[in-house]
Amino acid sequence: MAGDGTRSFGVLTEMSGFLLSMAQAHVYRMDEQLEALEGLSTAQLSVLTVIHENPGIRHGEVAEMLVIKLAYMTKLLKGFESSGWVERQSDPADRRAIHLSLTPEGKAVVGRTLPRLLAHDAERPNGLTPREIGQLKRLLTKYLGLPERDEG
Amino acid sequence: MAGDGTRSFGVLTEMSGFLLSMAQAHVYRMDEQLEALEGLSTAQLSVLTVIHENPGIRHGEVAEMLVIKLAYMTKLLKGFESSGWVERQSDPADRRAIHLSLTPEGKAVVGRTLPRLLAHDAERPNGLTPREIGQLKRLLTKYLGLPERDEG
DNA sequence: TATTGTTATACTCTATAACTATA
DNA sequence: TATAGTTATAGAGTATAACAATA
Repeated sequence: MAGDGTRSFGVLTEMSGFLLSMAQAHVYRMDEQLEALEGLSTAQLSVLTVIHENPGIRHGEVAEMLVIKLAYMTKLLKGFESSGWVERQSDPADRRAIHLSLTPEGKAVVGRTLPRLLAHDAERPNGLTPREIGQLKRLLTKYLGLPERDEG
Repeated sequence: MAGDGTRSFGVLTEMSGFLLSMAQAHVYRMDEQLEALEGLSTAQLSVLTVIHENPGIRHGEVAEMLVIKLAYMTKLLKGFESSGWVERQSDPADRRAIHLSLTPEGKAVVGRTLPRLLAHDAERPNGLTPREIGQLKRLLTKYLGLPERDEG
């Protein structure tokens, strides 16, 4: 922060939105150096993971789950297809829809990189104790309306 | 989410980084409709607030505090200058440095819009109780290594 | 008419690097 | 040599809208 050490955020730090944005920036900054993902970004790996977890999921469903714009999903999926990681299958009952699944190569990529990201996430430096990290994850899960996972 | 209602994020939800990213996306989505900021984005208002709170702060210090790239800060500040909200003053002791402060108009804009953003932030829908929001803010503050504010 | 997905454009912000002017 | 800030370019991702195919 430099200067005289008295720099202040004022009331910004009273807003959950500001704090979440700053925390995300912190995560982004830590993750950008991560070379264990074979060139994948965390966002890309999230998409592959969701397809892996939900074989046959539709294009638009993935976009909605991950809050990614449909128009941008199209671009991402094109890349995954040309990498040979994702297959599309059009629905015979509704031929507008496209169902997605991972190829064996796609599954292998997720199998290699996702555990590395998990480990990295658990070790990413922050000011919290392991117990507090657990609290934070529980609160964020509820914040987002996601189903709770019963931790060990 | 549509489909059969059994869509899963798999282990993604075990990662604080993923949850923070999703929460930030949620905030962004809620805030983009906010018309009370007179055309300002929340990021822009954050910059103005930090200058307001720390008159004379240097260009690069603002960028570091808010985790904004220096190159992009230059562009933002140009816009603020041409809006007549921010003034630059070069440091006579170190003529590379630029000190920033708000004009009366800049202060007026912050005075009008910041309270509206505060109110909006407190009302942004989420799955937490007010007490849990307080916990979340406290954990994020500590996560980021920011000084604690003693809440009422 | 509404919905699924595609394409294209403008815009925001990061990553990077070359550059000026100081120190 | 290093630091503060500027400028430029490439890329990720959003906002928006027009479009094709299908329902």
